[in-house]
Amino acid sequence: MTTDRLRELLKEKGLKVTPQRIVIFEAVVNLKNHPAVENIIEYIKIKHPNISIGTVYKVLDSFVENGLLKKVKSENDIMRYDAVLHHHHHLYCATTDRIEDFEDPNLDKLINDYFRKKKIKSFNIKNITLQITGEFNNK
Amino acid sequence: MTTDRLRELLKEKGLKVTPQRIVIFEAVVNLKNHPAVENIIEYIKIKHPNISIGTVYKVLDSFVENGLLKKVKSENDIMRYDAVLHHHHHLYCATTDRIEDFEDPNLDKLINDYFRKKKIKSFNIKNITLQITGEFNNK
DNA sequence: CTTGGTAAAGATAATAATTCTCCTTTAGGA
DNA sequence: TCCTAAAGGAGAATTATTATCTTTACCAAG
Repeated sequence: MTTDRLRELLKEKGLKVTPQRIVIFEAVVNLKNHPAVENIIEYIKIKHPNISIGTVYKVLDSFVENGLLKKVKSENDIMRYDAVLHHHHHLYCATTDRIEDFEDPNLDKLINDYFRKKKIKSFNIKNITLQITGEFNNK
Repeated sequence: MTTDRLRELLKEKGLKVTPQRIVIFEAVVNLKNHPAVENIIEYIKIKHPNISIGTVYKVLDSFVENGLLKKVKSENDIMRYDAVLHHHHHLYCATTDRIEDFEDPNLDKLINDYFRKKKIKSFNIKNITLQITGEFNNK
């Protein structure tokens, strides 16, 4: 996502466009690989050592609330953030704690069709995400 | 799981059978619905007010390490524990934070077959778990 | 361009959750 | 029964996050 697009989005949501918000958003985008707050703060501190930690938490929260970022449940208990908003799954490496995005429209169709036929009793499905754990091979 | 079975498992893993471990394990089993540490401590305190909190954390950790319990991450980020060890999925209610187990061998077969045909490049799948988010209807 | 109201940022204290340290107790094999 | 390593207890320390209060600066209106 471009900075201009972010500016638009913030305005749409009635959020002020501040340099901190732009920097924090770019951090999440640039870091890729689903950074934790810790990583984000680290990254930001290099070029912007005066952004306060509280601000980072507040900004990330408001981004999630407003749908500009998503939270990712990792295997161990720290929260991580994702700038990829469209529906996708995650590959988790248990040993390295790496998380990669995984998209597969065919698989989604398969699963959706399955649940269209066989509903879950007394539960309305909003979203289905696969947690695929395993090991990355090479590299 | 019975207490006797727990005793066996602890011995197999080379862990000492202590009253604290038994109490903590039973708490997770009895509480069902994937208790958080908080709930477990609460529950234990009633009958065993002198078990220390540090012990609860240590015991839960060692149970997870030794495969006697599994961790589940809830919608609002807190870690919760599950005594159901066989493969199953979870229904997450975003509003009430309730987590229910969901088993469906047919679905598992469908997904496994899918990935048997279409491998993921440079990733060996160990386990696939569905995070099904939505709303419970009635009750 | 200036200004003023208000949302957001900064600093820091407070809280909550978890881990650590150190010392004591205990399980369980010899 | 004794010995020893493992485990438990108490509370300090650490870490992550949230809350509070003050200051700053975005941005809309004039």
